[in-house]
Amino acid sequence: MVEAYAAPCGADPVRITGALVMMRRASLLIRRLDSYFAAHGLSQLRFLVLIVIDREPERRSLTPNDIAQRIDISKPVLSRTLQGLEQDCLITLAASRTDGRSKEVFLTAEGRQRLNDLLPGYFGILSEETAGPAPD
Amino acid sequence: MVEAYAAPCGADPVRITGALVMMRRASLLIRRLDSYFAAHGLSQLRFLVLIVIDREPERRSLTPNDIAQRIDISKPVLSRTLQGLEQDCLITLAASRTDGRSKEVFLTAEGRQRLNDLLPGYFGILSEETAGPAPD
DNA sequence: CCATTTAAGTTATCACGATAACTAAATAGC
DNA sequence: GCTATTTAGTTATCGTGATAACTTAAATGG
Repeated sequence: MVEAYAAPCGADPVRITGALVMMRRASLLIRRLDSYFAAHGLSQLRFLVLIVIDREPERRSLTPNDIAQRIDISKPVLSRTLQGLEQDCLITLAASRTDGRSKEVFLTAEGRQRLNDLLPGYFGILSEETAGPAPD
Repeated sequence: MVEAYAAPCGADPVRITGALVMMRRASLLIRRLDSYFAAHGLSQLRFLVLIVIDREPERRSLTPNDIAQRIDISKPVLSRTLQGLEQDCLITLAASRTDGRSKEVFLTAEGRQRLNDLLPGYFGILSEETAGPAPD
């Protein structure tokens, strides 16, 4: 089907198909991850926030701005997500002592626990994905 | 960074990284496509709806149910999308003559035009993606 | 040192995905 | 042939992404 469309546009059907297949695989993988996280009271985004704080080598906290840059997400979305995580007691927010505009985000013990609980399943899903045959 | 997390979980870091890279590439590609379509008054979803009707070999119309199955999307999302496309005069909706519950969705001349206008750029973006080096 | 500009976060609003609950029509089964 | 169930589509609600506009604090610069 791609050929009939791509050829008149001067595009390479092989490349097009490759890109489409990749998007399809990624989309299916994302669905699986979403449903995995949803079953455990998180989401991909919330999970990423936790992991990014946890893996920080030198510090035990990050600013919202740091987090947004590391996971490449807009600040408003992060702001909303942090509010949810705080309500669920997975993080704590404190005012920055060096910058009156900023905050510091810490993992709670429960947050770290939840993260560690979900990591094996997360990696399992990622491994299966790359293991399986490429779907059409 | 993956190693430190994956090893204790008994996961293969290479596979994990492969899956993460694929998701990253797909995510960037989707962003480019979104911004391309947004600049032309469409969206990926709206574009897919148009293409699926246009490429139908035997018929000039499809039912919403057909469309939802072909592009693997939920019916409510499609319903909302079709309303928008109809408002923008890119499709027309008619009651089905064989099934009182169903509808037929037709492309308008403007819809077909818009589709053909956007196809080259769409394929161009997909080609570039597969052409470029794999980003980290 | 005060005014302007830049930066961090939040709120408001919108697009797009999902599921649940609903209406109405078609089909099954007795 | 009338009830049951199934199916098509819509509405309502929610989660998650974006941008624009706003508030407040920091940095710049005359």
